[in-house]
Amino acid sequence: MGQLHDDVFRSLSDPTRRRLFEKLCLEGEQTVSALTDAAGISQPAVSKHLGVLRRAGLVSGRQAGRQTHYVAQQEALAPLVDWTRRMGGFWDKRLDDMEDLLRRMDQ
Amino acid sequence: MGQLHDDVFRSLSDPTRRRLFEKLCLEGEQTVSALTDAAGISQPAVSKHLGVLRRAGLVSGRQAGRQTHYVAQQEALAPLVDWTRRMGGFWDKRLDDMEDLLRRMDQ
DNA sequence: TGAATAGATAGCTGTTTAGTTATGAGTCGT
DNA sequence: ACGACTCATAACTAAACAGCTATCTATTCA
Repeated sequence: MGQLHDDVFRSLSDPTRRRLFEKLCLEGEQTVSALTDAAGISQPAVSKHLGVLRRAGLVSGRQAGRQTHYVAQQEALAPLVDWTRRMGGFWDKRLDDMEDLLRRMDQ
Repeated sequence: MGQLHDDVFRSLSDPTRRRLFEKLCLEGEQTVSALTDAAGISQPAVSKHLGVLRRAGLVSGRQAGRQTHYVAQQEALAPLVDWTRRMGGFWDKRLDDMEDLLRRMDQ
């Protein structure tokens, strides 16, 4: 459907980009140079990848002095989670059941 | 990490491929021509996409006479679900909370 | 002010990829 | 056996893309 799905899926299809996002998710805020050191590719390449991730809403950059600190925006994974739920009802059958249960309990 | 992640992510990054997979998930088994009619692209293009999905384990094809019936293999979404859970602790938390709740209720 | 540093942008290049048409390999109906 | 049909494969093309180097802007520090 939306451009959202497309952007998120496309952004995460590249292994390098996924590794960048993983690092941000697991280790928290990082500067571009820190990410570059770990990525094993040039700084411009990293900046470009971060641009793609940013445009998809998966990360955001806070500028501080001459460095930019990037942070993972994990909520942006929502379309992906939602989609996998709709497709493989299987997994999240367990989750859905619990949600139903919660709903019933609320009443 | 694994080639699994890579293949699944890469396969699902293409919108056309995602639509094919969606159709198979939501409507069940389909022949190539049925999928072609809905896809709006040539039959060879569809076959190629199905090949990519098949190599990633996301679909399987059963041959019957001169047609091939494709089926979605939703379990192949496992790496994706697993990954999103590891990344977005967020979702996990919700799931864990509910699991805790269930456990408490069982007692 | 001037040198150095951090990051973004521009421009280029080789490779991948999604689509096309043409054709090949099986299978069905007559 | 033969023509029609279903699907897969081959060969090609145009566009997208990930990487690079060079450079520009902005900031810090001497």
